[in-house]
Amino acid sequence: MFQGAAALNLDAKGRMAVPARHRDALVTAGEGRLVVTAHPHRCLLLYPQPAWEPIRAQILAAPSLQVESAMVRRLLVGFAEDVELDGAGRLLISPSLRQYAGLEKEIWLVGQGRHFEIWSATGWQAQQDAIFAVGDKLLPPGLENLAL
Amino acid sequence: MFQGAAALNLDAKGRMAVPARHRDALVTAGEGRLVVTAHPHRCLLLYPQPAWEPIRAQILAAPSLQVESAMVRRLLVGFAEDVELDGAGRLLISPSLRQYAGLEKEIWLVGQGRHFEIWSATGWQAQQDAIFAVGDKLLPPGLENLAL
DNA sequence: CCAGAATTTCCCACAATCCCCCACAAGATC
DNA sequence: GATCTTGTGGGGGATTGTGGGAAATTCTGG
Repeated sequence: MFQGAAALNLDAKGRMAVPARHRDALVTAGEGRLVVTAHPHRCLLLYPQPAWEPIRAQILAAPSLQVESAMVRRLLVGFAEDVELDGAGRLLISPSLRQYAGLEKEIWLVGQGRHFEIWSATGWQAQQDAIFAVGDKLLPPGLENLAL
Repeated sequence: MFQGAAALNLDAKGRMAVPARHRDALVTAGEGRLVVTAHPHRCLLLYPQPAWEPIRAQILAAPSLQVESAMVRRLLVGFAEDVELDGAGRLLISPSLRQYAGLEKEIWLVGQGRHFEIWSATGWQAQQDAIFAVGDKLLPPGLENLAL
């Protein structure tokens, strides 16, 4: 299970150094094969390849001509890229994906259970601000009974 | 059951010395494994790992594309970190979490039954002010018939 | 189709950071 | 007043993050 938020820096070549504590889990779960793609909320998704597979299948099974499912497919499948960690435990984020999520130097890697999300510093901050703005109306379907 | 509020100091490295009277209970309940994460009210949560598990499971089961449940997940799962007490009974609060809750040197550890809350001194003070402000209108859902 | 050049990919080395452990000081207890 | 427990700080080794350089590959132009 991936969890925890880490502030990272993209280097001049657009490489992201995965924190050492996540490397083992990530490489083990995906036999070294990872997938990066775009998320509708304007961040990126990072999956171990086996975890991505069924999600892609589910998206491809949705009706082609339905406008919204086509949107999801164009994003999630259209932007997906296979990547691997280099010898120093970094992964290269392609220019298209960097541009999509607005990634500059400072980024955030956020554990989300079976996958990670990658945010620009500004996007991640905006996300937190949004949470405070929503306040106590924050009880979506499925979590009405959440007891912390 | 954890209860009681204690004022503590973070040292220069961001470590929090857990009061000795809570250590045994905390270590026993979690077999030494603890989880710290972010709370929407801008404080931190400290759970023994087994108590955290079902909460995480419930959050991860909520739909990903639904904006509010995605926010909840980004906060609670995204910030969650496994921690352990060091040899001196302290636990290290990561920079991300310290920044989120605005923790400076002076902090408060507040028992909340199955878990603790960790507040910045200013946040804890603001919380009390808010309670006084609500004053005699304090009749939350589910507690209308509370008999003290 | 070949040659040159730019880009990409891989790898190595250094520097900074983190983490663990030990030692001391302050307070509580008997 | 002495001893034990609790809280605090610091030092040093191991690990991690970052940058740069060289080789290989791809693309373009001749």
